[in-house]
Amino acid sequence: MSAKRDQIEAVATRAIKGSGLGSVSFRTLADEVGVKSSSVHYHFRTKDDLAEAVIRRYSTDFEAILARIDSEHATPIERLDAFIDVYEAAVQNGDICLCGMMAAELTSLDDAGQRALRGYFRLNEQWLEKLFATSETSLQGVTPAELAQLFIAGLQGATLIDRAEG
Amino acid sequence: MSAKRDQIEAVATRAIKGSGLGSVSFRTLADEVGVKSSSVHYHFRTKDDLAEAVIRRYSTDFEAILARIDSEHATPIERLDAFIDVYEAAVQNGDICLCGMMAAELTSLDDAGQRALRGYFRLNEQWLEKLFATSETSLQGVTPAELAQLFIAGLQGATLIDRAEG
DNA sequence: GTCTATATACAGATAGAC
DNA sequence: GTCTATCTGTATATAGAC
Repeated sequence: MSAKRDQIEAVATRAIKGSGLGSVSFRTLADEVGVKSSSVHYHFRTKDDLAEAVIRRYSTDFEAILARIDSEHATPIERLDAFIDVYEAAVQNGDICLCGMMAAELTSLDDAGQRALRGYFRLNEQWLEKLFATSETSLQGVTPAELAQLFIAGLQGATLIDRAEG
Repeated sequence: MSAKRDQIEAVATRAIKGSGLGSVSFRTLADEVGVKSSSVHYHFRTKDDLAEAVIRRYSTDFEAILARIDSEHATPIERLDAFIDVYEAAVQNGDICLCGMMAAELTSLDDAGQRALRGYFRLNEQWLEKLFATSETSLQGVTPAELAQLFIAGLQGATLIDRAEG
């Protein structure tokens, strides 16, 4: 993994968060990084490759954040608060979660990209499910898995709508 | 409002629900309707005009649906169930709510389009808020307005993620 | 209202020099 | 690894004939 490749991924991530994969081109990406579009193609053969790489990078980074939350906070309530803070920080920037954006653009991802995207959401749900399972607070008839899905859906939708409403 | 204009709006709505405004072009739209792209331009001068018209149409149709729910169902619980059914029907089709999709593509809308979009979400929230205000079931410390925002966010996020996860 | 034809811009992608 | 140059396709948009 070269430094330029990392830099391209970082710039692409930021751009996609703001306006989606569709409005990010190899040219605009290249301009921001300070190279030519053919050089971006050297690092990522196709746009599908770029999309997948960016999703995987985002997922890996997010996994590290969850691990940090686990190590820094002991109780489920504190961990949940820290989790929410991560999404709230995105809203503050006027950004959508990269994978929420990609979920809207699902049909423009190839199979590998869609698989990577599912991985991100499963990561979120499994972490939340474990958290809800160890928590004492339980709602009648709602499983931790269902609660986890409900929770991540609420956060994704909130970032989407908050930005639209200003 | 000519019949052709209506037809174009209908086809555009369906296409945008599936893959977003960005992947809908005057050409593909024209092909589906059976005319040439310049004829689509006759009815909608720019893509921004088309986007705004489609959002307004969707909002108006949704308003009619809410009125029907109010007339057909008496209790808040029944009305809420009917409301959820509308969103669930979209998921069943593999579609996202048109305005949820547009919210993701917010930065590619002009001012008029963004205003129209806010109108849709306000419509949803105000209807839900009124519903929660008349209901006896209340959660401690959560206002009807907050509950309404939470609810619509959950539904929008759920349609987004359900489609991504299959 | 719809057509053909066209202007202009930009997209993703590749070949080959350095 | 990055460049120039180019291919090919598609986008929005407009002019003017019918």
